[in-house]
Amino acid sequence: MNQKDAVCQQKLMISRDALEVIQGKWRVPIIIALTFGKKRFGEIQRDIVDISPKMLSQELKALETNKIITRTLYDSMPVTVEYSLTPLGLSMKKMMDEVLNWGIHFRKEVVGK
Amino acid sequence: MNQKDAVCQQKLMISRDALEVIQGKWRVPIIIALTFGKKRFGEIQRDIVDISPKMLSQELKALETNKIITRTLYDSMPVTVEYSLTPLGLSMKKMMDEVLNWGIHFRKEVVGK
DNA sequence: GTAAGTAGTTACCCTGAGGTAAGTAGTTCT
DNA sequence: AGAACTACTTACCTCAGGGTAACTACTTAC
Repeated sequence: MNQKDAVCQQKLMISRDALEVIQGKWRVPIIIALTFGKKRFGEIQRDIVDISPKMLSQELKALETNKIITRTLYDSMPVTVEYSLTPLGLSMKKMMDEVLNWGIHFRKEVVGK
Repeated sequence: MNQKDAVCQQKLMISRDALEVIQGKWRVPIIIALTFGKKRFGEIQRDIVDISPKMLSQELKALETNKIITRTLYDSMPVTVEYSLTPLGLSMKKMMDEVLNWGIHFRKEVVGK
């Protein structure tokens, strides 16, 4: 009983840490887009059609400070910037896969019926 | 290339559906609390120490309308209400486990260092 | 009678997440 | 010269997510 409560408390605390990083409307989509490989600003914007440049820029910065993604600037002629997942970002793959798996299941159950 | 983009688009759409259900500060914690078995209103409130009765009530309603949890009223003398996960709610377990797994990993990497 | 436990509801406020629109700066294409 | 591409930034506004506090209603225990 007491043991059970302690485990529950611990899980709740851990979930908070994780949620802080993936909260908001855009972070999960951005991370999913980058699981397909490194992408440029404009490419991500084209993938996530209804994100504004402001939000994309803002959320990319947040993900960078959380060490989820890396920003690499190339001094090519029209300056290009590439974003890619760090090892920590790549470690989110299983979590993202399960979110997607459940999303499919949810759709079948609720939207499907 | 085109194929890859199509898969990406599909995943982005699915993630939106899933995120809608688990968005916000409180839904994931509530669901995690209920993975330990059915609980009463007051029990959840004691688990999640800083949730207000207003938010708990509001989020429980939202989760109920999304068919994630069930509300059962018992006509016992001090009226008790029990909340428990539906089969759809239980189907979120793997996803929640992966969120927690990643949370532990994240803590080791970022907080730990 | 009053405190304490059951499970909420209601009213009010406030911050911040997110939306919209326009501007910046540099290069290349035509 | 002007459009179009790169990648943003800045200013402004709005709405809803969430916080706080008080109140409801019913029962049991002291």
